Amino acid sequence: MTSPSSDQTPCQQPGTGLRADAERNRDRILAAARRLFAAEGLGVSMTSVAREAGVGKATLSRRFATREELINAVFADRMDAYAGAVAEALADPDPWHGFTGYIHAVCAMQAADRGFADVLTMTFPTAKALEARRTESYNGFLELIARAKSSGHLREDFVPEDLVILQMANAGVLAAAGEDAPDTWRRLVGHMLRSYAAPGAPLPTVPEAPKPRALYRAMVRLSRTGPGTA
Amino acid sequence: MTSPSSDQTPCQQPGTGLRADAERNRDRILAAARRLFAAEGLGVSMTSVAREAGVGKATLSRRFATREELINAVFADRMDAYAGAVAEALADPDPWHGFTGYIHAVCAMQAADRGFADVLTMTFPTAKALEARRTESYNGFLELIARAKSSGHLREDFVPEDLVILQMANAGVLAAAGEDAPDTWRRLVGHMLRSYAAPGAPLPTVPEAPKPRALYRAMVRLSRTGPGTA
DNA sequence: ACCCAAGTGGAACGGGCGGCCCGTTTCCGT
DNA sequence: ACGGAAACGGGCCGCCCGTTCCACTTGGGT
Repeated sequence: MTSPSSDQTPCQQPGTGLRADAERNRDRILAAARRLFAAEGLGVSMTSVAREAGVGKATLSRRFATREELINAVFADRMDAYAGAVAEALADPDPWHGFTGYIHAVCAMQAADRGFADVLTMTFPTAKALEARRTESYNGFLELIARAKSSGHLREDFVPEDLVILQMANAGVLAAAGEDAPDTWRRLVGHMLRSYAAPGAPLPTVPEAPKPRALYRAMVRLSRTGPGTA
Repeated sequence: MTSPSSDQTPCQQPGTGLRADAERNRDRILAAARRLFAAEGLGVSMTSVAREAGVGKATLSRRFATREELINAVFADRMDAYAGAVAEALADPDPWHGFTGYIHAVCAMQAADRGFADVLTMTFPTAKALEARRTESYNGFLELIARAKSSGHLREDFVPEDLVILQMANAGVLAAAGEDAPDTWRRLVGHMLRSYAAPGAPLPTVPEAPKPRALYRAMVRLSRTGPGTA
């Protein structure tokens, strides 16, 4: 503050203002959390995140006071991709193809990251960055709906809330099927798209359901680990 | 043992062999567990079940050594209703109406009891009573599918696993929407039935989605309580 | 080279949960 | 009425979680 020769903050890294080693630890925490959230959902213990990152619990608490802060930081970039997907869909010259592609892309993102699947079924009023992206996506999605309806391929009774419902349903399927039947979500989405489509709309065939054996294994695993866990 | 005048066990209650007061406590435990499971899912702590029942933790452990045993006992009668629903559907002279009615009934049972919603997405190999009912239902459901396909109203690409997937999806919607938007599941089921239906099959209109406000409240609540909890 | 503040990890604490033991109460056959 | 066995419930233990405190380390300006 007494060195006007350079008005930069002591640490040149833009935005953070952390010391170099602290910044490194922050990154390790984020990487660890990204891994654990993706694999096991948002319910993982803070302790395990710290252990995975190779830092003490205190360090984790100092950087991210609450679980919500950590979630906010971890999923910032994923929300970018989320918001980007709707822009890409709007660029599609075929409104119906753009619509179905968007739905599929969003659900695929959920499938690729269990934590993100949970994030999409929640809203964090205090997490400005996340929520801004969500609203951005929502507005784009409204436009996508309008165009798809104009093309005559999307049914008139489709409402924006249907996407939220699909995301909730998809989260349920992903949580239940887990690693044992990882493609189950495709069948759900295929069914839903078929229901969204107006008569005559072009539709890819609904993907096949997983083998009963795989589903059975998933159900047995669930009964061992309990509901709400990976 | 030295009184051959009556070869009954000391306790006349058929099947249990428990002392009268023990039997009473057992019933109180089952009632408490039924209440808690229904309201909050299968994840509730054993301690809270004991508290709700007004008995000590030890008593609960003595009657039901594991959570699975308790679940097995609590949902025995619900599984009766579950198996009964398919019989009722098979009795319907209109195969397609029986099919849609069955799907709807099963999902309604999930909606009425969060614990049961979880039970249907799991399988407990050691819980004979439950699993027997499940197989019973499954066989009836196969017949229901066959008839509905013959009637030409159910699409040929429907497979039995689709019901399992629907139950998983429905569990996800119920867990996410909770008390804030308790009818959300109806819209999901409406959509799925529309996708199952062959062209020309009679379908009730898909129920309306809940108001955005209600869904929003549900999503906020989720972010506070965390995923996998009521 | 020095030195202070920023940063760290471990330890201690409070809370909840499940499992187990053990002194006491209650039922039920005689 | 009585005595023994069955059943009870509270208390204790170990475990994991998240939070806070504190003595030590380390970075980076001067």
